[in-house]
Amino acid sequence: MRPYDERFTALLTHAARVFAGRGYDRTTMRDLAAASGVSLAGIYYYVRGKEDLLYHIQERCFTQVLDGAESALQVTVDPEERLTAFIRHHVTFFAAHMAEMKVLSHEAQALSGDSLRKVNQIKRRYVNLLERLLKDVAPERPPLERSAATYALFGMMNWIYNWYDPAGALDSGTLADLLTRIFLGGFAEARSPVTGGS
Amino acid sequence: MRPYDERFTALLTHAARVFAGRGYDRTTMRDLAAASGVSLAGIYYYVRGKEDLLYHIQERCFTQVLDGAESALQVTVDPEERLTAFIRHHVTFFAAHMAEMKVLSHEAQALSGDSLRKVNQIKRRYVNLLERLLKDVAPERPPLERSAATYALFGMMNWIYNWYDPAGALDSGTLADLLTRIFLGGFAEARSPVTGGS
DNA sequence: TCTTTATTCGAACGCTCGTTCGAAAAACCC
DNA sequence: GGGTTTTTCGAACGAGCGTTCGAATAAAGA
Repeated sequence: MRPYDERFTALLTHAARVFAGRGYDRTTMRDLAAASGVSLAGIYYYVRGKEDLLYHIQERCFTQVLDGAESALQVTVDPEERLTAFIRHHVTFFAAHMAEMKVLSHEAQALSGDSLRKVNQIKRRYVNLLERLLKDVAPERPPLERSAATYALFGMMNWIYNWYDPAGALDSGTLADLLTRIFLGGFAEARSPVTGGS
Repeated sequence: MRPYDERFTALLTHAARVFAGRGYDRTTMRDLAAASGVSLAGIYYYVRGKEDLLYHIQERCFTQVLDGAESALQVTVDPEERLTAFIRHHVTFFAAHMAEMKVLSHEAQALSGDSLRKVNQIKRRYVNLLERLLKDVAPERPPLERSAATYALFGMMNWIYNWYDPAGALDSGTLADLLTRIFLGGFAEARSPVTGGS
């Protein structure tokens, strides 16, 4: 990787961390300069402005998570196994890239114009991917319910930026298993131990 | 209700709508003045400042939803029925007060000092309430899982401000039923039609 | 009607923000 | 080492922000 690209990536990483901590609107370009070790003006050599910074963070992260999900689905054709693989990938990726994923989930309103359109395009592909998985798991469900269930599952998974601590006692694989069992089997029914389903 | 209180409440309502639409940080006091029909300076007769406005919105809404939940639980002692009642109340209240609840869910970071402390106090009571309900439904589950399941359920419910349209084809009661069935019975198992459980 | 209190508002202040500019410094190439 | 390009940065600008102030208006009480 060329040194320019490395510094650009480092800038995005630092910025994502600050955005996740303070929130996009409350962080100033001076905050980002201090956190990334570059001068205030120096940031503008790599990026058009603050919103462009947010765009690159979101675009990179969303592309990564979409590509990762698609390749995670290659391992099986069984509908339930594919859904399980999707959830596991999403949750573990989320836990491994908390800052970027929080920025992606929480700062969806901040972009505008072409940037917003491009990110929304990826989002639609990602949502459609999960919705098709649910259709394969329960083909008889009406579309309205399936759509609501899709968002319910995304809510379960994306909400973790509000409470989950990747360094805590609950590792992301166990969390993924738990969420999968809740969504597929239900909380009350899924009384088997965490590792190893029925 | 005294005219002063009525105008104060109207101010909060208008402000909540604008906060929900544009986001707290991106809305200016001038936006709020225009939306509520008061002059810019006039707002400060009712409120200490922008953050105080957010605090009152959150405090009122959170107190309402907590009180409502507690009284909704009075109707039964059966654990599963109580959980069902909680979910139904939360979801229908959310749908009926979208603006305030979105501000509550999405702008949790914007407060500071005593305001933040007071709101977090209510939040803790509300979260504890649901966690105790889950304990009664599945007493044998380890605390770590029960806690994660609590947040998973809140995620399912609170995420709706990202997609749900109260004026759309899916009414809030049906949505509450669907989320309840997913959480209690699981998506794959809950294949019965929406109206009327198994 | 006069006095007092409650309510509203135009105008302005001070500050912080994102951004820009031109020059300095570093890296690269022959 | 001279010349060119890439990269960095101090300093400043202009706009927009939350807030304040004092006066004007409306309401209430005597």
